[in-house]
Amino acid sequence: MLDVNYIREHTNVVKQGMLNKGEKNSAVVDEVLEVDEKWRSMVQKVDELRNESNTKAKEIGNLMSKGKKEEAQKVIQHTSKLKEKLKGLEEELRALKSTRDDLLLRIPNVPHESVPVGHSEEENQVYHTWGEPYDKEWRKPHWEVVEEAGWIDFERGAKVAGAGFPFYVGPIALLQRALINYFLNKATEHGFTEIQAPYFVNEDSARGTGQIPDKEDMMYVIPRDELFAIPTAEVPVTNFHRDEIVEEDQLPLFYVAYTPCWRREAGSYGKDVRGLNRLHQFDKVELVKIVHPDRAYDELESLREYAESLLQDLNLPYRTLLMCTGDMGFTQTKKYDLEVWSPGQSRWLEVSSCSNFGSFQARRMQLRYRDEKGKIRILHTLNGSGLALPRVVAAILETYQQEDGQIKVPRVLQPFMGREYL
RNA sequence: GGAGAGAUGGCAGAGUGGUCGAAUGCGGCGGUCUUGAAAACCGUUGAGGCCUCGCGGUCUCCGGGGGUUCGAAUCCCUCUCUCUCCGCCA
Repeated sequence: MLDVNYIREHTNVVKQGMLNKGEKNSAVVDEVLEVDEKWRSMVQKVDELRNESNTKAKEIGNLMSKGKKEEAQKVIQHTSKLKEKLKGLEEELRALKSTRDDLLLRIPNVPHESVPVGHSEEENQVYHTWGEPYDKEWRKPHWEVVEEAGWIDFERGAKVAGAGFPFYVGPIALLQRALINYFLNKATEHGFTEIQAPYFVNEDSARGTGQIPDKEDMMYVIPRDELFAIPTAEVPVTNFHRDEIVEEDQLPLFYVAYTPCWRREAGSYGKDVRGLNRLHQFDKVELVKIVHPDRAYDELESLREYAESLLQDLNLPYRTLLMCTGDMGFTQTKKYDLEVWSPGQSRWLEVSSCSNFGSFQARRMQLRYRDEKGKIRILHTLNGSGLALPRVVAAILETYQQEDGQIKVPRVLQPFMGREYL
């Protein structure tokens, strides 16, 4: 959520940002300002009446304590009328405020000036590429590998839960565990505090990180208990400090969490979702940074570099994209995607996305800090995957495939697995 | 799941219808004293909105929401959470 005062002072920036992000029109910005204007003038009116009513109430108290009942009675008559008037106005005030806030939630975050303007994924910039994308040669796509070896059971997954909920069997289960451990260990060494988070969150948390109202259809909902299955650890972890005021000397706050992630992925089909390319449940190690506003963009770069270092460690060729305004999403100001090369499919697969949210999430969740002058300010939040497992596994199965069909274990994972081949 | 108790400022803890945004203690900050520190003493110390260039004014907030009343931290309803006991259980 943007600050309404910011919108008032930078109306055109907000509107342009909205259009650049692919919204059809920016009329909602004017609506917000109009409603806010009404709300503010109403606040003054109501406050004046309340002031009068408070003053009279005290007067009554005074008269009563002195035993002047009749005089008090007169004042009470007056305030009773006042109260009636107030009731209606307060109702209106409340309605205006909730209208304003609903509208406010529909305005996306403003892209940073360094973000390329564009409407679709074709206009994303290739920030850089690392390693040589391998030729397919004799390599099979990962789904053939795992099917032949019996390592991932999609069919039984479909029987037991549904499509997109696979079983990982034997060496692949071990490989995933190794990846998770490796990712967590490395993040911890880099100053991230590991936390284990709830896998279900309430509505306030979903709103705090911006899944509601923009992306509610992505989440699995448990209506009976009013809970949402987390689509990413970003949600519980960023909300960890919701409604808190952090002392400045505690900053920055870096967290890492492994969780499963659940996404409905409505409308997906075809070769894009083959094998491990897209699942309803997958594992991910997520990094969250809560930082001083001045530090946010530097922290985004170091977050991106850190996520890249994981792919370098695994020796998997990848490329980094700087997302254009139209492909970036509602809540971000700037975002990088990391895509690993899948030689079995001859295509890039997204395995990480590193974003700066500015104050957008923190304002929603009243996540603040006290600066050295004692003033309370909104923090900035960032997050990045480090990394999402299934596509990394797919890339390993294809990249580390030997000509005889064996799969080598990446060097950095061998200590976690105690073997050289799957 | 059943029965009971509770939720107050950074923390502890008073306050049961009027002058309470809230005693007191601890903590924090500033000062006196000291070569420096501690102790002691004095002062100060919640958040948010609106108006204002500023001084300042004003409103709201005592777990969340709603109600009674001229007036609510205090009374009523409801939800959430915490604690104790019982039951169930990885």
